[in-house]
Amino acid sequence: MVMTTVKSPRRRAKQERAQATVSAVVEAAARVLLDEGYARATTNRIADAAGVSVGTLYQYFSSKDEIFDALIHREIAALESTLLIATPDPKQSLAEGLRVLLQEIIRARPDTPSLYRALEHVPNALLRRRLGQARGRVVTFIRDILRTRRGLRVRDLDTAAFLIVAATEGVAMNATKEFFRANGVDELASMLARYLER
Amino acid sequence: MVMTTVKSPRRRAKQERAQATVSAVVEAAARVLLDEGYARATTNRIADAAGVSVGTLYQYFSSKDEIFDALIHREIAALESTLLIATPDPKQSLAEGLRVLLQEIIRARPDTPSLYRALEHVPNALLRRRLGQARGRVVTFIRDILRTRRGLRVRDLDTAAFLIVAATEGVAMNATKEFFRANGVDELASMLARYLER
DNA sequence: TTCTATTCTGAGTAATTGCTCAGATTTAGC
DNA sequence: GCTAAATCTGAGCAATTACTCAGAATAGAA
Repeated sequence: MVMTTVKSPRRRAKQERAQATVSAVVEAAARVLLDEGYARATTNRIADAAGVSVGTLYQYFSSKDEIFDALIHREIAALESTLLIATPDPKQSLAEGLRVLLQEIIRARPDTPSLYRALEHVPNALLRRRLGQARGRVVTFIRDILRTRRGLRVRDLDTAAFLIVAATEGVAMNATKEFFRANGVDELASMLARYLER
Repeated sequence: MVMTTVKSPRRRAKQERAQATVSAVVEAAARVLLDEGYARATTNRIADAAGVSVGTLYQYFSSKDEIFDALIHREIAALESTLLIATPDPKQSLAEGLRVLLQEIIRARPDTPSLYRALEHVPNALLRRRLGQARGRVVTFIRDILRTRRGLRVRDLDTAAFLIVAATEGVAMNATKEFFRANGVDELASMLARYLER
């Protein structure tokens, strides 16, 4: 149940058909996880949702954990890519920059908050550590942005970056879609900016 | 696996010995959950940690879910009790009031953040909903505190209360013990106060 | 002590689920 | 068409785990 390593002695997809299968499985894992929760996300259920047999699934993933490892990898990559694209311009205000950054994360992939929330339910501690490591990288990323700013109120940028990332995560994970549709993101961005600035 | 109701057609503990058993099981569930994670928290393991047999465990809890239901109940009661005891005095500043409130939650039960974090991993959605409902009550509690304050900057007190509760949760869940030992709580309280006031 | 109610025991059972494997089907190249 | 490699199938196995039950141990009353 709890494994120590995630190894991959499996067939590499060579044809397009196989590539499509791999993607379908990861996407099915995401859908089942979101719609029915981890408890219902059995390998048979995922294979079913992907439109393939369990046997096929196990030709590309050596274990159930590895499927979720791939999904986690996909989501982290997507988030970090959005961060890079929407990095705040030093010319605009921090409040505006953070607002746009947050809005862009939601706009690009609206399921991001729910997916990360659901991924926290994956029992394998090693996989969850990956999420923690990703959070660490986001904190560093934010800290480096803060470093480019003059006249910030906060002194300890590491603590400040951690605070705003963790706070944002808490809000994102517990907010409703309605909160995002309303001016929730603006309110959050203003809270963060007021903490950092002046 | 996924149940729709949590019923309790079980023996009621009448003797002291039995009461002690019930407490021991709930406490063991908390310990195993914290130390080894939900994946390892099997009924046999919990019974073992409680120093009783599985049979005994099932005389007081009709299902595994019910054990965690009891634990969730216990933790929510403890948190809400602390909230009532440490309600900020309108005479002191919001920043100071929030700081003391947060400090008190940690001081009274240092494992509160880790336990709530671990409880999020309980697969039963109904049980997790209880945590969500508790969060809702905390938001209401905070909103009512804000209502007693004059001259706040924020207008929508419901949104403001949700924001600071969710943000606090995010920070608490991701913070290390070291963060709490340092001035992390003070920093968080100041962030919340700066958002609310002026 | 004797009787009864309460509490405790733990090997065993039924159900679930991650995963395999022997073989069927499809594709690529000729 | 023919062959070999690649891909897919799904019934079934092995392991795990929530939960039961027949009876043993203990506490309280007489």
